[in-house]
Amino acid sequence: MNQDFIHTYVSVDCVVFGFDHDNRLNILLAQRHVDDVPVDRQRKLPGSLIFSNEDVDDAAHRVLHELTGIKKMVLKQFKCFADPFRASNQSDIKWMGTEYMHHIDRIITVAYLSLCKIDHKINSTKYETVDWYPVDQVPTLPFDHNKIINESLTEIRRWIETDFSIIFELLPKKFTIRQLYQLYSALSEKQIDIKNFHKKISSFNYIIPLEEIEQNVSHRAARYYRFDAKIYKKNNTKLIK
Amino acid sequence: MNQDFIHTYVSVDCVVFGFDHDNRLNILLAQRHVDDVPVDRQRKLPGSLIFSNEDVDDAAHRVLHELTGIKKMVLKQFKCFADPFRASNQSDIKWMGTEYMHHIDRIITVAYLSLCKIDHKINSTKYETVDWYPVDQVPTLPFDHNKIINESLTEIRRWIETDFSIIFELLPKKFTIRQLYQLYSALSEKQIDIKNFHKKISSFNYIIPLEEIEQNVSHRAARYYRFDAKIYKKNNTKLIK
DNA sequence: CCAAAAGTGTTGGGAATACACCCATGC
DNA sequence: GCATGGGTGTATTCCCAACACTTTTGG
Repeated sequence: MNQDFIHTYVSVDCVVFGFDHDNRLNILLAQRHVDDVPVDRQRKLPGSLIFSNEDVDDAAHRVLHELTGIKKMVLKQFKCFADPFRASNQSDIKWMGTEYMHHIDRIITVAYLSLCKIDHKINSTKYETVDWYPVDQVPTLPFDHNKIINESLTEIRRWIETDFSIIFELLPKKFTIRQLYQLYSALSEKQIDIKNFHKKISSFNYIIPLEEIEQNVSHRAARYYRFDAKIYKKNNTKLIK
Repeated sequence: MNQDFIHTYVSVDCVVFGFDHDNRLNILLAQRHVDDVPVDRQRKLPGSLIFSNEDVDDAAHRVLHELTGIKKMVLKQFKCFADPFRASNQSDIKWMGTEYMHHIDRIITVAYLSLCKIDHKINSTKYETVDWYPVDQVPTLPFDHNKIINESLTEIRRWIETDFSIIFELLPKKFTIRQLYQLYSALSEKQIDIKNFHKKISSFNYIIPLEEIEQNVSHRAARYYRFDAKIYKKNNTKLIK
């Protein structure tokens, strides 16, 4: 065999987004176990090598399930990262040696996006600690995980533009139009008038008004709405363009 | 090492689009050399295993250069294909044995899109034969190459929507607005009125009218235009939405 | 009453669409 | 003249953004 051709391990890494109560995008980071590394340097994107009989999409589903305990999370492959030096940091090589009990000096990874309601119970079967980090407070991470996260931000924006309905994966089942507005604003960076946004959103027939309204707010209480995926799918209109 | 983890070869495959004079999208297919396979079954997407010190983007650039002789072709990674059985067909395994002189039974590939003016001279340093095939006349291909091509069609449409300017990679330097219209129609499937399209396109300041007009046509001759990338970049407007 | 946000109505401008009309060329 | 397509002008419609105004609630 020509020695020049790569023969390597392949992993998946998942960037899971959540939207917190301070209107910030958050990302789920897992803790990795490295004895002589300070705790605040032990965070990483959740990921795993893929099995020999496994497709990458299946591996990503597996990682997400091991991470959160949730089955069937929405997910989207977005890029393969294969810089020859992305895993050549000494402490990263050492960690892989511990984690996989083998010396690994190059590895390519397929990055995935996923979305999660931030109030959902996280029940990891694999990681001791799993925490939400606001995107602008993500620490320095191993490998090229910071780069992956940076690129995932433009990718989630594109995703929302392509399929507006996935935005509801980040909101509670009952939400106010202001919540949706703030999430959309955080994602789309073009500022829109909340009044017009309200009018437009509430005109969609798949945004169902509920009887329930906010409690204990020092202003007129906002109505809760829910998203109806079935109605949305029927009239595959362009929604917000 | 846990035997369950994949340790594999990684390749890139490139779907190169062209637009022919009958207003059809075409794809470049290369010929592979397999003695006892009929010639019409020897076509494949151009691709290659990646080198041990090579990033995937570099590998894709290399493949495209070996394929066409052109440097700096536009290119876009669009998906990693990793079905465990995508390379388990016997004749595919045999071909890989010949091509790479090693037994390979699983391989994952990273698929790229690229665009080429169909009149450009193709000067392959690697393949004996390289031919354009209209997308609806692509023969049955090895591995999952037909699947890759199918998915590349939705991807090129998305690409045009994201960045309209790349459409000019498929047209001659001098083109008529009708040519642009027919290409756009072939890609976007929503039918638009050519008159209004004409008006809109010619209003863009980066579409420069030339002195030259069509010759020997049995109707009023159309004007040629050219695309000015510099002007386009300056006012990054949304163009066609 | 005031502040803050919900929610509705009005209006004007710009873009997309439909379509009418004239121009140029070969047969 | 006629068919075909180039190219321009116009009217209408629709969407969007700006903004005014009313409603509701707590303090």
